[in-house]
Parts: sequence; structure tokens; C-alpha cells
Amino acid sequence: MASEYEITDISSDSEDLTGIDQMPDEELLYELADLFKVFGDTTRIKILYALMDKDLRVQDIADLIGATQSAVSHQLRTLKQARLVKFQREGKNVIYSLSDDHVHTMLAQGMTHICE
Amino acid sequence: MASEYEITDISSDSEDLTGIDQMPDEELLYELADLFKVFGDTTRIKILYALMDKDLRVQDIADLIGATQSAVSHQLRTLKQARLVKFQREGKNVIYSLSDDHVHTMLAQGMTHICE
DNA sequence: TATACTTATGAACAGTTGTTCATATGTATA
DNA sequence: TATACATATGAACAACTGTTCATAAGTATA
Repeated sequence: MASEYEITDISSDSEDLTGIDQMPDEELLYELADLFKVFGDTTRIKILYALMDKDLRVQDIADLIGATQSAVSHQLRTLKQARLVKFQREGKNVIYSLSDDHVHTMLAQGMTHICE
Repeated sequence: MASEYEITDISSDSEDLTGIDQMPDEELLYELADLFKVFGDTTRIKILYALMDKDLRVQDIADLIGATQSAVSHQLRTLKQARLVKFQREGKNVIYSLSDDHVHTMLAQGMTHICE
């Protein structure tokens, strides 16, 4: 935590800026941004919220959130790739569900920030 | 939590889908998506990580993450609007810092998901 | 005030993203 | 096998996003 700032010598151009070793791998940061990107779309957020209540078929999700089957299917693909949802075939239907409790936690954390 | 799926009558098209009352306000979901969108860019993620270590001037951030002053300034604007960073003028410089511990928590949660 | 330094901003452009439409794939049943 | 139902996918298009470039705005000092 560094909430107050010291006047000292920050404007010196010979500042060493050694905080750089705190920075995670470039690769990891890309993955992190990509994960957040997945949460950064209303349709996908709605899908995740719908699945928090119960597992659902694709068409049911579409009906619930008011989107086309195609749009939902495309977005489920993205959510699958990010390992946020999993699925299971049941006859003609494909049932989607949340991957794990991480999704709940992420969404809750985001909500907290917004609502505080 | 609903990790197993019952065969019963999910395929019935008269399913009531009452889970809909679980869904937060449309408006709130937009805000949530917008928040995640802010985390969904590598440059902004790098800026946040840089600021986790210590408060920094704009140009220092730019040097640390290898971006232009302009790009950083533009992105800081976005971060400000999302209330993820705050700033303080010190003479010619503007010192940026993280708004609160929420940022740490969000990033940590994301990292956990990726690395698990 | 003139100059140098630091940050912010607008316009333009390229790259990305999400939706729609059409259609393919997969499954169950008559 | 033919039909109907459910889901997935590719192409095209519009909208959005992040960077760059040029420059404006703010501040300190000679």
C-alpha cells in the first residue's frame, strides 16, 4: 500500500524504477487480460448469471437473456475456451454449467467494486 | 451450485425458467461488463501491476511497461473513469496510485483462475 | 514572459469483436 | 431412412477499441 507520496526525488530521470521485477511475465499478463476480456461483455455476463441459478440448455439461455441461439452458442464457445463453463450432452440437448466457484467469486468481486 | 444434471424434464418446452428473478438489473450487468472490460487490456493490466509496487508518474509508467506517454495517458483516463486509480498533482508531475485494495483482489482472483 | 518539461486530448487509422444470416452437424423418433 | 429438433460454425458487416501523431494545457524556472 502506498497511498501518500513523497516529494523527494521522483522527478529525477535517474530513478531506478526497480519495481519492474514485481511485474509478472508478459505472457501471463496477456492471459490475465484475455480472461477479463471474457467477462467484459454483457451477453456473456448474462449467460454466467443465468447459469449461476441452474444448468441450462442453449436455447433456454437464449430465451432467458433475450438473445438468439446463434449468438449464445458463439459466446458459449468463448466461455468454454476460457474454462468458465463446461457442458454435457443429453440427447439432442447440450447442458451448460459453470466450471467452478471461481466464476461466482469473480462476479461477486466485480459487483462489490461497482456497488461500493 | 448445480454440478450434476437431472434428466427429468429439462427438454420440455413448457419449462418455467423462473431463475430469471435471480438476474440483476440490466443496467447493473452493463456496468459489471464495463468494469471487466477495463481489466481486459494488457496495457491497463501492466499499469495496474506497476502501481501495485509504488505510486508513479505518467512517464515512469510508460518507461516501465514500454509504452508511449500518450498511450499510457489515454489508458489512465479509462482507469480513472472506472475508479481503479486516483491521482495527485506534484508540480509538473501527476502521480498515479491504485484506488483501493479491490484492484489487488480482482487481479489476484484472475491470476488464481489462470494458474490453477 | 519565454522556455522547457510533463501530461492530456482530439483525429485518424488499423485491428478486434459481437451479431446476424445461412447452413452444417449431431441426435432422436416416426 | 426421412423428418424434426437442437446446437455449432463460417462469412460478412457494423461497431468498438487502442495506438500513433500532432498539439494543447498546465506548471516551474530562468
